[in-house]
Amino acid sequence: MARHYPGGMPSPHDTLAPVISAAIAAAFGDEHRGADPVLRSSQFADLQSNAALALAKRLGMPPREVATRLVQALDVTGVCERVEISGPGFVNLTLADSWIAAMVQQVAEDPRLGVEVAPALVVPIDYSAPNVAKEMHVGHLRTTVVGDALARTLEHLGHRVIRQNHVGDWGTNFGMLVEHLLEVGESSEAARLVETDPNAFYQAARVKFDGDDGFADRARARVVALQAGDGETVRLWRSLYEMSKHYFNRIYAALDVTLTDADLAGESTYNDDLPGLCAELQERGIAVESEGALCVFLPGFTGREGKPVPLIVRKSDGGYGYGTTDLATIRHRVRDLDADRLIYVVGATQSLHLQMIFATARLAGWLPEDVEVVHVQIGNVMGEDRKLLRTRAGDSLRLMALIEEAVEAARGVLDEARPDLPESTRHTLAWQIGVGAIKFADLSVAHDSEYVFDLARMVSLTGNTGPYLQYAAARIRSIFRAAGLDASDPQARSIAVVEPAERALALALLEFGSVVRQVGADLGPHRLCAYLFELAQTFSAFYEVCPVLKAPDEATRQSRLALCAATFRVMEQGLALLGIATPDQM
RNA sequence: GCCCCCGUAGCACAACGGAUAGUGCAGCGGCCUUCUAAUCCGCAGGUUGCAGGUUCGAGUCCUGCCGGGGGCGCCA
Repeated sequence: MARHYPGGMPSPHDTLAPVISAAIAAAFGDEHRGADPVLRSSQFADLQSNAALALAKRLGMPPREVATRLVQALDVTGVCERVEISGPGFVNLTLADSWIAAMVQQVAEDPRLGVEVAPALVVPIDYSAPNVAKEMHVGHLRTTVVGDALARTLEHLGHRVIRQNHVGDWGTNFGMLVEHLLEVGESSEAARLVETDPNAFYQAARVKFDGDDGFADRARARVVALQAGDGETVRLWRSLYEMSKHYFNRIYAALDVTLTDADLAGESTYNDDLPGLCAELQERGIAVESEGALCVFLPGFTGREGKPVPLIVRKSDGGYGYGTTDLATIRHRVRDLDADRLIYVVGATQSLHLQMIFATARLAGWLPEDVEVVHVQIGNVMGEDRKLLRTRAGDSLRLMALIEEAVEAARGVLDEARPDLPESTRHTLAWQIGVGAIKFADLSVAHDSEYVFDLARMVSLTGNTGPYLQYAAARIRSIFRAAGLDASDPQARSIAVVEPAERALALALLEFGSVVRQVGADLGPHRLCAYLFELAQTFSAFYEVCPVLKAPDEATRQSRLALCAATFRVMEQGLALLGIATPDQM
């Protein structure tokens, strides 16, 4: 997009960084132009540059003197109203109110709110990946919610995102599951559990498998039949798949997740690729036979007793494991989808495995150097005992139940706070708020950190939560409703920055574009969560001290309306990038 | 045994190598005749697991130790 922001980007950091660099070059020579301007937010000013401290050593000059010369060469006319050197050589920068006002007005009039469109990359994102005929658990919740937020964000930045739902639809378990389906009958109540309560179905099959040798034998035979493409077995397998699709789609709809059937790219889709893939690896000497299995041994990967860890691509019985299909996904995404950047939103426990997959793909030439691959590690979900939370019989962690519980909690608060609203409205709002609460709880912690599962906290509607952000947005909409205006329209009113609360709010609004850009680069939606929470806090403080509709004069009223509208749109857009709804009212 | 991640306030979490380590919850104390009090304002709370090292500067980087989690040949 054309930069229509006077002097460059709306964010103070992006505006000042090149200015500092220019000053460094002017003061110390062009060879230092590339030095990091070390711009940071400051508690003593709006921003500070610590470049002088870093440069002092290289220049053989006292840092204080470096700072002095830097400031002498610095041209921040129109941007900063004050530049001060303090401490050992910090350069404190205070922005001019007039500059802030001009920039925030540009943001307010910008349909994209300062988010620039990046050069488009093709980005397949692997996320969610539930298992057929199995309940989705809290671990799936996380990769689903984080992956979906990344997909939305990258799309907004202009990339071509290709969602890849690598459903677990193949493997030895399916012998047991198909055999169980056959025994209970396809149209039986027991079979229907696949759609409504997959855990129950799975557990029933498991119990028979563990306790009935005859069944276990039939299940094993059924695996062979499935892999051999036996017609009836495949038909039953497909039936399980179809029922599970309904289950997935119910969850996705309940969670407001963008995945559709078109994004399904399960393990079985690669079945035909696996023999050839293995043959190629073997012919080229990348994979070798070991103990009957076809393995890739990579330098640097050792396990017990220093023995090399194999990546098994073909089992000794001739079957294929998930390593082989994972290799096939890379080859497919690079070769057929023309990917520039591969993203795997997968549990942290798969770290070693994926490293080996990536290394093997590089070795085989399926993953060229100019294609980036990232494992967005999803941290373990821990119980309150700090042990890994696992689904096993007795643990009632049905994802749908969790969603329902969150919605009910929101409903309770809503009934208390807004009994005046009609039933249908409260029904919709409770869903938006409850699901927003779950998603924000999931997104606001760094995706790779472990996560103590605490339902009460997730569902709590106070503090650093989704509902808090939604409430801030709803209050803005309420102001506009009272004025008979629409908060969603880009506003062309003149903005003045006078009160400290107005200044703080305007400053926060300038950062949206760079925060979104950073989320796209680092793949960390929690930064956007933190930003939006701070924006909501800043707005709430503004709301407290700056009357909008009852502003002292018409110019102030117009200015504050414009600030409110911009805040609303940033909130709504930011929440949308996270996959969180913005309720009309709360 | 080897490898990876983590250890920050009572709890849950932040902090591109930059000044006095932040935010929420919980606790204590204030503010509703005023655009929505699911809000806001204030107070208190810390030897960033321990010990060294690198650096002008370390929660952040390096080494060792302690503690927690995960992974390590035919489940996916």
